[in-house]
Amino acid sequence: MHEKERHRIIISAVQDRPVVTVGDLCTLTGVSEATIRRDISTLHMKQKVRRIRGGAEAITPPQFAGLAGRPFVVNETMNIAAKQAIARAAVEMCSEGDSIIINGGTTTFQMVHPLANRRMQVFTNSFPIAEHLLKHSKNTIMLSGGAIYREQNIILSPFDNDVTRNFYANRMFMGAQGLGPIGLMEADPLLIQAEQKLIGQADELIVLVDSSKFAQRSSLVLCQLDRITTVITDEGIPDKAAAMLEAADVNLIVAQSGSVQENEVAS
Amino acid sequence: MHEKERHRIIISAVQDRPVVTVGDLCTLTGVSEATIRRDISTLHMKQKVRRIRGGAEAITPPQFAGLAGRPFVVNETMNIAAKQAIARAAVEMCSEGDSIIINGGTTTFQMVHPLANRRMQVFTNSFPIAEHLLKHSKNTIMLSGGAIYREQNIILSPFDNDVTRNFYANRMFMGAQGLGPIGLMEADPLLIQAEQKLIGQADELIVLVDSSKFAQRSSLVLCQLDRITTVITDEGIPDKAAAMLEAADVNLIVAQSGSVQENEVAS
DNA sequence: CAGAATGATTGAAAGTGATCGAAAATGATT
DNA sequence: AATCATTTTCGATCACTTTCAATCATTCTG
Repeated sequence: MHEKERHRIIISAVQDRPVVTVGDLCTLTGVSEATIRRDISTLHMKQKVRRIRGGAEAITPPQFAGLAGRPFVVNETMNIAAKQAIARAAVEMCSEGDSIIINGGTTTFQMVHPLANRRMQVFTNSFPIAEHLLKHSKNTIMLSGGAIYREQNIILSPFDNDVTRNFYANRMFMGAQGLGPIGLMEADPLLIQAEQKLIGQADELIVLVDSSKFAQRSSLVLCQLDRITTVITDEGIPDKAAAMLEAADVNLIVAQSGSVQENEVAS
Repeated sequence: MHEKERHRIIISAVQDRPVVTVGDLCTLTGVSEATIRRDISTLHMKQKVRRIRGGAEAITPPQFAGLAGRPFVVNETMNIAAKQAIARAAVEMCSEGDSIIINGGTTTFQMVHPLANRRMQVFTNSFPIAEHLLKHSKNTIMLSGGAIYREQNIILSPFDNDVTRNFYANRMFMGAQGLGPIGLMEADPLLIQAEQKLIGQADELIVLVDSSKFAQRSSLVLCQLDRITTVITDEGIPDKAAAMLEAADVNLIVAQSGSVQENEVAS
């Protein structure tokens, strides 16, 4: 990981949310706190980011009306470290040049950072993901057509005959509201619709869920377990859930989330 | 492996990835680090790559942050006042609730500002337009699907069966490279393709061109004059061009870009 | 054989990580 | 509300690693 590379990561990270902590950037880049502080210092000199206690913030004032979708923003503050670790593991599954599909969501959005150095073909129905990758990476971006739903932050077409059908990928990555023995669950009918369109357009279906999702239940079942190729989650996954996945013949990847200070959750 | 060959490899390598390390280039070329450093040095002298600690990076600005598309940005600085006046006139043609199509371009992009306080249905193939309207307006945004072309800043699908065919609007707004007796002209084949897909999806075709475009000629003719419903331009339009439009039965709107104008007072 | 290019070596320079005391923020007590 | 103690973060320093530049020996080419 080189200096310039870290700088790019830092700059792109502060644009996703109002502030990033030094610790966040450590896990994101894999370097020590001292180095991150030095980086923030130099970027502060270059007026690229603003240095604040505990981390850095975007140079643009809090007129952060952007990202069009409050629920997205509030959700994003939860379990950031775990989500980032999961997203990193997801990107590590891919090689340069791969074609992937990323379904919109707060967990999958975290994939944009590790994807910044890649050159892949990314198809997504998420406007923020497309926007970020367009501005901060050299990946080829393909977007599904349709109306932009502000609350869910996805693009969805009411028709079946859109480009989605013409795009096929190695892997599809998606989040979910819950994951239980019944299958993959989602709360929003709109999201169900969006995900239904994408499922089946890839060889493998990779589900990104932080461990809290194994306790969640929702009314809408998106698909059954056997439809899932791999689940990526964090260390907090209950043994019971792991056994359930094992029984359903689903690969399980547990992402190690580096320095996390949430020890109370496990016990 | 000859010097020139290595140089070619190095140059192409830095364009793929943000940074390449000396070690990367060693394995890529099979020569020693010393040689790679010498190569980077000479290429740095020739302004072909930028030398950084640990390797090299592309000569293009340190961070390709921003509107993701250089040509877009440089174009945007020209004739701003005229373009804004034209764009304002274009938006004034529309009523609340109208459905419109906006084809991507620097002139049509200016429509986003007057559109900010509207509530309309906007279909566009331009990522920047969608982004801006999404963040700064309450219009309903619909986007065409496909790959995002960074240079042209448009989204284009190679397939004919995308949502574009399912969207029909009152008016379609588009810019052009040139406008002459032969018809509407464009320079970029990709833009032609994008525009071809949208033309025919609206009752009226409104062309936004600043007056300099009447002098421009391009190799590719998009459509003939009689296909155009209305042309909006600025005061600089030559009499000859006005007569030409008159003869072709095209409505002509001349937007007043000066400080004195009748419509400005009302708003 | 001459000239140039390449590879290896080595001391210098720069970057990185860890440690420790100082400064700041947080919260608890009076 | 003010003060004190605890925790967190910061800045500086030092040791260690990586990278650089200069030099010299070797190889390749004509």
